[in-house]
Amino acid sequence: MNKDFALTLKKAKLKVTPARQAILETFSSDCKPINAEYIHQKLKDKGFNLVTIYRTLTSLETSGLLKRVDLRKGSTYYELTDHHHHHVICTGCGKTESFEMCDVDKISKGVLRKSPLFETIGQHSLELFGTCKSCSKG
Amino acid sequence: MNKDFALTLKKAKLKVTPARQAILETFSSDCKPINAEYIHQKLKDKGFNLVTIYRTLTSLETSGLLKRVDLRKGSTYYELTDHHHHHVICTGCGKTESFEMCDVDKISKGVLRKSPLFETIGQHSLELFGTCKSCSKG
DNA sequence: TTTCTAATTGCAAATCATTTGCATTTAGCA
DNA sequence: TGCTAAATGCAAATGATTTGCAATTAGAAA
Repeated sequence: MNKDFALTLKKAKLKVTPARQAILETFSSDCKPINAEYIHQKLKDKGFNLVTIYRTLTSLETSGLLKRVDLRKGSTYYELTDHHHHHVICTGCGKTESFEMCDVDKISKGVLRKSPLFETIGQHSLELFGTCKSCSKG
Repeated sequence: MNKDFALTLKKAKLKVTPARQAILETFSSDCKPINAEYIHQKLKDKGFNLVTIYRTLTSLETSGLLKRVDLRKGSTYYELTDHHHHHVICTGCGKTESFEMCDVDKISKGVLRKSPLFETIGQHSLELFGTCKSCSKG
């Protein structure tokens, strides 16, 4: 890994700052959806303010580097946009698993063709909610 | 319409109360995702406490009559479970449109077959995010 | 029908995630 | 190197949702 996060930020026309680099690095090493609080904990030795984390997440999302993931867990989770995959979430314990299979682009195109109101579709959410094996037993 | 909401509640093994009936009726007449505040406003002449609305939404969701819809609007929206459709949401103005087309059950089955951790999948979210025609111009 | 109990509701207050205002610092261009 | 808009920290505000507790009520039992 050890990607050049500064370059990534420059390409996205964002200023290269310590917080942004550290946060991108966190996303890159943690291959799963994470939230502001998690990042704050993980980077606590660097001492970034939680507010900074929130603002950074917003700017990284706005510039397209991150996307939101709705896990129905009370806070907003994000993932790197270039990791295109989806999740199965256990409604009992919150455990998640990811999968790649996704026909949504096809669906998007069909919807857009028929839509009277929409011009473009840029993102989608697709998450499955169920019960994991250990919660099924309990 | 004029469905028998009392019967619906009984089938779901929930007590038949004025709040639950009124809320189910609201969902039935408003064919779109709605949130607690909206319901509170719409039923303000009946004087239900907002807390009651929240608790009712939770019990109706738990019993399977309602499902959540993630519109990325800051509060939680719900819809009747038996209205199976999905949404396109404008990230500019929040306008939504719905569509029926959905291959997700097929995807769910495939995912479940390969999943080492999951036993069942009961729900899914699928929403498209884009820009509507009027926001594209502005 | 009356009684009883657990579930439901209202009210006030608490909590949790997220946002905002403002002063200070800093990245990156001139 | 200096300048300016953008980024950051801190404190406080906001907004959605939850919790504790006492009063009420639905529905089963007597």
